[in-house]
Amino acid sequence: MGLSQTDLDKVDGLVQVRRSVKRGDHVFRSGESFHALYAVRAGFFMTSSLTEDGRDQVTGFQMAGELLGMDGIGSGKHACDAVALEDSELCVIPFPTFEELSLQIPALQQHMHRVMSREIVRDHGVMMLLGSMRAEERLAAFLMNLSQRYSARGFSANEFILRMTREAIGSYLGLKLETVSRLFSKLQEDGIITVNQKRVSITNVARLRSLVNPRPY
Amino acid sequence: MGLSQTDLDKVDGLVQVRRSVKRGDHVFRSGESFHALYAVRAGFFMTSSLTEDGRDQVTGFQMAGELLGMDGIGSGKHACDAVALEDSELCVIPFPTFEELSLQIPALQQHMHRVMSREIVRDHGVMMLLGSMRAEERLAAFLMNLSQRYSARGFSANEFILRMTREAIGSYLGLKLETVSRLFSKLQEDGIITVNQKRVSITNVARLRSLVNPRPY
DNA sequence: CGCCAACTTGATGGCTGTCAAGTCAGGTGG
DNA sequence: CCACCTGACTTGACAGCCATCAAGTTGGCG
Repeated sequence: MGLSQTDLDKVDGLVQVRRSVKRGDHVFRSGESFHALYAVRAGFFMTSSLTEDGRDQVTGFQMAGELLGMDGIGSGKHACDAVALEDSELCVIPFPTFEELSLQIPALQQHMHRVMSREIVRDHGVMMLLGSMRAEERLAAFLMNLSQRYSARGFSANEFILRMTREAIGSYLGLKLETVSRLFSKLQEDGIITVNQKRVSITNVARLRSLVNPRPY
Repeated sequence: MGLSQTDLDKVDGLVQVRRSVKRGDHVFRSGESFHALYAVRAGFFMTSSLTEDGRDQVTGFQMAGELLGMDGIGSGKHACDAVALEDSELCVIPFPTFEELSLQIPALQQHMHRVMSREIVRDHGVMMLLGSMRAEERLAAFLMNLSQRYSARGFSANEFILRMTREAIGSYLGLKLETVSRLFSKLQEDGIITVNQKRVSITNVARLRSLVNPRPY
């Protein structure tokens, strides 16, 4: 990011607190007061919001390098739950300290703006997925997205473990778990992926990609 | 926001450029390079994104006091189209200048973080709407939201003009325009609203509200 | 080894999309 | 001023996708 050594030291000081979480642990819960952002160092997380009547909606899955907790800045209270889907490690970023520091380091402020902006754009992508795609297309887009993100982190793009349940995938994609399960089976029958419980391999990336935008007109 | 007079003067300087737009005008288009944020002074706007295959998804409706363009910060290019739905007026906020200024004025930086955070939370609300509500519930939630926002701006909470078409509402809610039209008719038959083209009155707020979370279990 | 959560698969139904045929309102030009 | 035209909207008939309900099956963990 083009920081001076002094600035780097300051940022280092900011993120000194680490936190380990086990699978199933909550990082924070909806309604808790907001104090810090959390950078995922390693592992896999999921965020979800609850409606008043008890239904919940998975709003995202976070991997190494991604940020948790930005929902809490606006109101001072977290607006969703964040749960670890495997044993994971976080950097705790106390937010008041962070804000002070980013007054001194322009690049840090800019970085924060970009990260939040990208989160907004990502959310718009999900809205598009939920609003205008059919079930198979949604699942294909989801798998392509996971593949791309694993790949960017040095893992295999074509073979990975789904850390979340079918129900969580369904919630994220606006589908029921049975539908997700059926679609996995269908994609397997079609020779596009092989699925064995949580283990997925993409055997035909081109066809999977072609499912994502199926109606060129 | 608790700013000193000097700070207020600086912020005043920042937002000096105004821009009038007529109904149908674009504020910016997807792909254009990002230079400024736009604060809605008066009027009504809509943002939408296009998939590669031509379908588009309305991602939001913006009223006075709300901000357009935050999607562009992350990549330096706008990620959606912003269109005026009536003759409107904007403040242009050149973003580089804004970032410099918010290094000097802590309250300004904090404000920006809060605004972006709230946008993220709002988007999560839409994801919840799209992912877990049925059609009638979505429309009810949409009307309640509009009502609340009009009310907050000093307009009637129970009677307003829909600035957008049925198609735009449908796109936003993940429904087809025919479905939206049918639902308006149904809500009218049920005595909850009266609709006449773009004019809507809410005649039974309690019942409308009760449609939003219909399954207490 | 047994239990339980997660998952798969089948049968059925209903919500919402699709296609089609109008109706209405507002704007334009004669 | 009126006829016309066009985009927006409404309504009906029908179909299909996905939810729902139900009954297993599998795998992980104590």
